[in-house]
Amino acid sequence: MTMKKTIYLIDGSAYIYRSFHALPMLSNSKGLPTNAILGFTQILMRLIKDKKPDYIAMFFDSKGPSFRHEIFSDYKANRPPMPDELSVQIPYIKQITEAFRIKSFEMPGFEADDLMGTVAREAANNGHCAILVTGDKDFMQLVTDDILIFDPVKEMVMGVNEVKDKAGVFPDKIIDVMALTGDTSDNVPGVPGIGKKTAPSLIEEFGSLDGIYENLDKITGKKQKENLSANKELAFLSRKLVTIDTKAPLSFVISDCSLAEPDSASLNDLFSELEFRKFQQDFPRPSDLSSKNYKAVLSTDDFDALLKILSQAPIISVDTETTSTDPMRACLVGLSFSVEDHQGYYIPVAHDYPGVPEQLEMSVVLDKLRPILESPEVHKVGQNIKYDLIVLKRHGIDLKGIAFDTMIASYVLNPAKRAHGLDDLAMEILNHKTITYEEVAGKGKNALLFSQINLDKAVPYAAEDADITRLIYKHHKKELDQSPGLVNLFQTVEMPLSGVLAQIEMNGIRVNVEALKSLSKTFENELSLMEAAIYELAGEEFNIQSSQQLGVILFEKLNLPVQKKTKKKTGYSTDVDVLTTLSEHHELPGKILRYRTVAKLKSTYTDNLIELINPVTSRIHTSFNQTVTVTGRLSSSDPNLQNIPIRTQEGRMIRGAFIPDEGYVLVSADYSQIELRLLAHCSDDAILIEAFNSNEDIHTRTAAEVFNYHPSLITEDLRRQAKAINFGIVYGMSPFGLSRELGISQKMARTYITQYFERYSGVKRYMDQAVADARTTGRTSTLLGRIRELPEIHSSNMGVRQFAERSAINTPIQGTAADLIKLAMIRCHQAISDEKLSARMLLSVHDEIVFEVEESSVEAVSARIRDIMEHIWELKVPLKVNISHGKSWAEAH
DNA sequence: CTGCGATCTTAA
DNA sequence: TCGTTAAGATCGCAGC
Repeated sequence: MTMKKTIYLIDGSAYIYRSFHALPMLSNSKGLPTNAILGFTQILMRLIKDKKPDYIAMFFDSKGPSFRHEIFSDYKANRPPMPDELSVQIPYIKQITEAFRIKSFEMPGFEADDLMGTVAREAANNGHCAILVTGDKDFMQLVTDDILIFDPVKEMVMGVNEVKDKAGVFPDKIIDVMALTGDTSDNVPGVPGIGKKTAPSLIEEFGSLDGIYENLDKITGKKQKENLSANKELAFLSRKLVTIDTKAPLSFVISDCSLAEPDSASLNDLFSELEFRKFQQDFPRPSDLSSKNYKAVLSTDDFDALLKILSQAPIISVDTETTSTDPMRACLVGLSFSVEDHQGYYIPVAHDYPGVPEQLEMSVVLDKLRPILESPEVHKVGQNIKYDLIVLKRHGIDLKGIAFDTMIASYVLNPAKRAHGLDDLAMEILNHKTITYEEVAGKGKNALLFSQINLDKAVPYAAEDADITRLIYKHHKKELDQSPGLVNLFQTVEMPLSGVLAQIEMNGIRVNVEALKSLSKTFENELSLMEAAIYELAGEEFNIQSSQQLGVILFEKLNLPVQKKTKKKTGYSTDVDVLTTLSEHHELPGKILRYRTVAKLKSTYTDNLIELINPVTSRIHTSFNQTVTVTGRLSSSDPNLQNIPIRTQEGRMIRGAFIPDEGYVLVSADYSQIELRLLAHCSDDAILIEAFNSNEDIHTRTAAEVFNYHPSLITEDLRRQAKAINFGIVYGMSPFGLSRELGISQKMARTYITQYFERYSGVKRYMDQAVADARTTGRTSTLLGRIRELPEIHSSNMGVRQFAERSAINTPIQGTAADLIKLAMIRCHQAISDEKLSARMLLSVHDEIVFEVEESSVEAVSARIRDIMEHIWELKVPLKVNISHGKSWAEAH
């Protein structure tokens, strides 16, 4: 065993290109493309982690032409110039290399290959082992016992023997072989007609390129001989071009390349700017909160002192620690507060583990805090404060004076951001890595409840959350203040809505458990019956729920015609379109479809729903997420009550299980055609406006316009087609999409769309304008000033760009509808409370609000709701609201 | 055992 | 290449 030290030489430029083309177009929220940087960084970090090199060096191509261009002007002439999306990434890659403290080589007139070759030879001559990290086969010429190639993508090491296996010759003959074969990617010509099969055997036979030309007469193939003799100069030129220059004039001292500790702070900065969250966590900043001062409050004296501080502070940050992420089940364990930078208090009230210090009594703590927490004059800031609001309410505290929610602020500032969690915000804004919940509680099934966590860990964690929240608040406040439109949206819509949502979630909705259980049973019976029938038809047992296994049965065993592949080309598609078509050929696909429908209903809409019934309230308390969608809509989870079935008979039975409290009815109020009405308003289209103003059926009107018939002649089917067109328009649909939807030819679909825009010319104008505006501003916005950044609108990737263009059309419409329904929710909530209506708001489903109303006041409340909703904003067309009520959600809809 | 991407289905 | 916005169940693979 030799104890030679290894130096890894990385072909930086090659991996930059490779990552750029291999990875999809990624960018940070500022629109900076990041895919090449990401790929490069991944490869680099993995190499360091897996190989732990003694020495390491990075190599880049130099900008200008190399000496190869001087001897052959067409060298690499087939390479398009570097796209802008890539060139902007290069400086970051160099900065990252530098921050890793890796020596990099770059020299005018030389390519990375030559520099790598030079260093590799030099290192080998000095008794080291050099590993060329590259996927480029040109490097095979350099391989010796001391110079190896490592391809990190294939995880393969190449030595002398592997080169022989791969190329057919030993490394010393590689350049002669390449002289004959050429290299299409670098535009190195070679000899025509001689490829990678012939070249090695010729070189083997005659020893070298010179050998071949000294023995031309011995070549047997007539055509081969002709080609060789006619292209002698090309062959020798090609050899020069492919030969890696190992004598580049660089100074190399191996000790400069020792693997060093990375510059963690710089990497943190870079990864923060690039929004590489995962990497950023690997390189924490030396804490800038080093002077932090986090205190546990365990004595009455300390508590009284804190109360005084809290009551005098202009704004306080509040956070609760509990036993559950579900605020309707969580028990309070402690409260934390912060009133100044790098400082925080934690009041434990229910920690319970062996040896826990004596804590203040929860009821005493809450009673003494009550005047502060319930005072509208004491301003509070929190992160996702809806959660704390619900928890505190369930513990008898009516939190008031909520001034700022950092999670919502983050969302309003940039809804397209993936994560608005406190840990993410701390990293992004303060460059601070917070203590995570996982770090104190562990994860998985062994995770501790917060009450079981030792105060030594709980205090810094809890107090830090309050401290960080307040610091983030200061930052967000400043940022919001720079854009008046967003402040307004934040203050008049999103912050008030947060309280409304808290109320809705606490209200919950009653369900008929027995009905759900019996439905579940019915579904189960049908599934087991179908299972047998399906195995019979398939001729074998398999996992019906596995689309992969189903694909094999349908397309390999039964040989049914393949309709389409899955998106990632990993297999056969078996979605509803495919199976519907196939059901004409065979009985099995139809059965599968039915099986899927029933299985989905059972697992998602009966069993899961039953599990989520709160044992205390016997109701379902969904969670309305205010910071998820890019358009401004709400989303709902645990359970998602925004996608409860409605279209089919069985689906409606699920809705039938949502019922009102005794003495109440469910009232559903939904905006009729709100998106098309908003399209009419925004586009100022004469026909659309006139149609809505005269209360026409909009789909019939569109059918009349597009198919050029009198409205009285519009059949059900024509109306259905027009409906698809109307919806498609709002989504920026293409002829392809419409043709697929309606089962008509693309040509026909194109005609429909053309005709639509011909008639609704205002809509056409609006859409073009929407895209043009997005292009100039890089964003779209809604009626209430909500914004969505669209950096992809300038992408050079057509698919990506078109997606952004469709978003520019759809987001203002969908987002404005969301704005209006949010406003309506706030006003309805106010009315219920101010006018003491015997009604509760239960749900919001995009264009619908569901209430639970005392039977005797249904008419009055419905009229009030209608009035609020229909007059929520003055538009060029009336807003129409359909209201109905019943003894279940199915009846009310 | 856990996490995650892929596939499929539900809604507006 | 080909219609927007979501949540969730399940499978099957990768990694611990």
